[in-house]
Amino acid sequence: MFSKACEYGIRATVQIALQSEKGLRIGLKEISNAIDSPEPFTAKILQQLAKNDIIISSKGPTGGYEMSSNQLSTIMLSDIVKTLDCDLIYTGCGLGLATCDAKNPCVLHFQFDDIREQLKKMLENTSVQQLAKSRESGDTLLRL
Amino acid sequence: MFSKACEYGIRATVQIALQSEKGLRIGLKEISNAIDSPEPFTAKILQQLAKNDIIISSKGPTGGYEMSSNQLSTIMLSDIVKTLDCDLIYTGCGLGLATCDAKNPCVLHFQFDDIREQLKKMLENTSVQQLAKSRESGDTLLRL
DNA sequence: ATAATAAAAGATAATTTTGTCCTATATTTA
DNA sequence: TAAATATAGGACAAAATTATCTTTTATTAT
Repeated sequence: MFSKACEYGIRATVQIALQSEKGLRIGLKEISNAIDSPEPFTAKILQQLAKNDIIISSKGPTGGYEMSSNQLSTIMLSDIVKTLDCDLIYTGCGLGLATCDAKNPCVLHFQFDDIREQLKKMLENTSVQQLAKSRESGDTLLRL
Repeated sequence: MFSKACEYGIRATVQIALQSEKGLRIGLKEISNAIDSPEPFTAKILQQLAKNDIIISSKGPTGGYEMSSNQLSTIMLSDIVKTLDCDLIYTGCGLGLATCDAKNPCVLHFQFDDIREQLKKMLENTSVQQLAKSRESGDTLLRL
């Protein structure tokens, strides 16, 4: 469904959010350790996320990644997915046709569009902060 | 969402269904011509579909691909997707974790599962024949 | 200022997916 | 039975994705 880049991107961001809520920065090594992802690949993804103002990066000693309180309260999964351009979920035709829309639909267009709308909604309504919170609290500890 | 193999697989099968309803076989060349797909790659996909009894292939002159009336009335998109193993839609965790289920869920498990169930249902309830029919008839000609 | 640290950036490598080519095999028709 | 035709199958190639490595740049603390 999502690309690896997207999966790591979401998981890394939630991990950063978790630390940011405690007022802490977190370094690359710690992140890829926490979410069990390849360190250099994760670095590339974090760079993209930082460029797109989803997270903040700081260089030097005590440097690392964090999210501002504004970012914590506004960043949705859809922002990450769009930034990392995962699988063209937001645009492409289900059957891979170059052009496909309601006026010129493929045989699967309407069925597919239905699913996509729901996926979109889910991503737009799910915040990183919410995921971070659900990780910490609750009956069962949700995994990352 | 789907892999290229899966996209071609679905489109090719609908094309075969269209011909089979007229009692005709259709050759590889005609198929990849009709759906604008790379011929040898399409051949590989059709082999897999034939092995899994989704379509019937015949060699020699007048050979080609067709669907039995039984196949026409029973094959669902889910059968094609499962056979071509497209993107592990039916199994994997949305965040890529090796194990993730209701008892040991990732932070996105329940939101993701919701979408996946709907996608599953859509694929299980959409028949190839139905897509073929929607291609032929209706106000707007649906594309393949 | 200098040394240490951590991210940025660019080059490179491995893997997977997608796509191609060639030979073999089966089937039909003459 | 022989020739023609069309799929099957295996080896091979290209492209995209995933992953790694090395050098550079910025920042902090001494």
